[in-house]
Amino acid sequence: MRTPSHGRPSDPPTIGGDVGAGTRAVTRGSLGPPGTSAGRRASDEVGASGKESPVQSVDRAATILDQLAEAGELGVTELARRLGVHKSTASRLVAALEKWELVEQVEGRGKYRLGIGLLRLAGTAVAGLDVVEQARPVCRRLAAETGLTVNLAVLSDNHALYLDQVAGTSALQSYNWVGQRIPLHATSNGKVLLSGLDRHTVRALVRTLTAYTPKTITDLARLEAELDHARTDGYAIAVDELEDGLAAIAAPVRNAHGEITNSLSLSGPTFRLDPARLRGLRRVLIPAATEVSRRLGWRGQA
Amino acid sequence: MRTPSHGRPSDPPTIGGDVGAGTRAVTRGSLGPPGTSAGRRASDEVGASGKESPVQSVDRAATILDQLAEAGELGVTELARRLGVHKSTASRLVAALEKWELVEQVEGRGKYRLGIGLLRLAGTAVAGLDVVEQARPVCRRLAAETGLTVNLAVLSDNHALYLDQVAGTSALQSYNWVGQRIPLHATSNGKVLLSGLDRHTVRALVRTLTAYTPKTITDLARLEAELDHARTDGYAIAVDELEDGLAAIAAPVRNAHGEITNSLSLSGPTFRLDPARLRGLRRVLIPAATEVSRRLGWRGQA
DNA sequence: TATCCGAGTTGCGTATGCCGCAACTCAACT
DNA sequence: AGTTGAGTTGCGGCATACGCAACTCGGATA
Repeated sequence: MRTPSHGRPSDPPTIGGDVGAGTRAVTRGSLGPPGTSAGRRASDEVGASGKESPVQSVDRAATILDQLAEAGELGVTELARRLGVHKSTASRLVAALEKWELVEQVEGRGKYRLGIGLLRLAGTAVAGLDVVEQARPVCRRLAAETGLTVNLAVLSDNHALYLDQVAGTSALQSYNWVGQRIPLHATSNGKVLLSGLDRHTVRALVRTLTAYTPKTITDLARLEAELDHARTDGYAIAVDELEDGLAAIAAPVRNAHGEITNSLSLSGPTFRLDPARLRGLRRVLIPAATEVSRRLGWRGQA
Repeated sequence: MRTPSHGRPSDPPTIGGDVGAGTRAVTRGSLGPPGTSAGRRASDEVGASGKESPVQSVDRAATILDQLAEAGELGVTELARRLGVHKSTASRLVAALEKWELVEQVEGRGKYRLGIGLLRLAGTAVAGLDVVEQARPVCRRLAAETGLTVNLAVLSDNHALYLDQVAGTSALQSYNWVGQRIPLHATSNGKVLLSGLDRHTVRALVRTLTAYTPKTITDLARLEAELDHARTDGYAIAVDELEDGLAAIAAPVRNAHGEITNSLSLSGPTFRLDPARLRGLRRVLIPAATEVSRRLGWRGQA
């Protein structure tokens, strides 16, 4: 161990009570090592969950990115406190990240935020994903046929993460949701993604059912009922549940092992998508989602 | 110094002949520390480009991301070769990145590619950028008024990087360009961004004028003439220059110091945007871009 | 204007965390 | 079966990243 602080232990209280400043660790943020997504123990080192990191500094750097993503902007001192390291260490880590434009200073001398280097990388990352590549032609066709907006989502952490979007002709104005993280219980995509999980996992993922509109599902039993429907029918619907005036229908995309890995959705303004039409869209949507699954190696039965 | 290797030179073959394995350093990829973007002299120092990295491992990790962005997929051994480090080192770095889903294995045991953790971060990054936030309402209005697709771009490295996009009603089908990097000389956005730079810098940025269509500008003199027009007229146009059938007009966005930091564009299918109409769009586009500049603190004269 | 305070950066010495080595595992070919 | 080639892991030494403290810088207070 180097200093009594931040010795990366596993269980005991292990506060980073070290140097002069009272350094306190913070609970896992949004990104976080995979494995434990739900119930985390309280008051743990920020980078401690899961397996040991093979390279400490990289782990700390990633933690910085994670914390910045969660908080928006943070100063060096605050970052140091959250990591449980000395100011100077945080400063050097941030400087290393800044050199690659992964973070940037907000104003001459001050706080830091995530930088556009991440955008460059993300652009390549999304292009390299099999799903996106395989789904794109299908999405384009869907958008052309229906005139609606097509979205491709994946389960990430405990949110739906939009991977790709194709805007159709009748979109009033749609901006980009790609990279955005959306609550699971209030969207058609979210319901479909949840429908691939067992009841226990679902409960772990949706701890709180936040109401975004009067029509948002806030009752766990009702949500589970909808998930059951989604499992048997092969699609899910959400109308005015995340945002008033927004309606959508989604269907699952499966990988070669038959697991629901992604979700494909059609969305548009509620006034143009009455219940009958929305439900009718399953006839084009489900085959499209199935085709994507096929391209990914799925050989099962829809 | 640790090993004599990985001297990150810029251009010549510059072998990092070091340890046992024939490790070779690689020329800078796409991301790269800011500062020197074009070809600098081949100084032999380790931290050659710009300043030394304050944290070696973080620097190496970032290099890995950069190399993966450039190559798509790479194995551990190949990464090690490019970094000029031992296999095991590369393996551990990659493992650290994988823990945060910044990279992921393509198939059980094999090559690595960029991961979706980057998407999560990028989503937050773009949301936190002042420009995007300030430009969004303006973009929405533009899209609603014109029915065309609106894009917001920034100069990054030696490409145009799309930061945000709003699709209008008449978009046939538009998919997401956000995060994509587009050549500067073949797009209206690129021309506008270049118009903010002096002739010397422009020449350094566009080394080669690749032809994407028969109408792509491949003559430096002609490009510079267009840039001059853009400087005096306050907008730039590109028709069928990047992709056949794609037309666009762009106008500059300035920061508080009056520097051209971003570019706002309207684009649509060529058959719907005859030269007269395209040019006429400047009457709505330029005021919109100016409004964004104002929001960013610009007090100058359009 | 002078003084303090809080925040970020930098030189330095140290021990710790990382790196290279080599042995290991595992597939894919021959 | 043997061979090659690629990725992972235990180990020991030493370079590296850390903590410390002194420094700079700007803003607030008196």
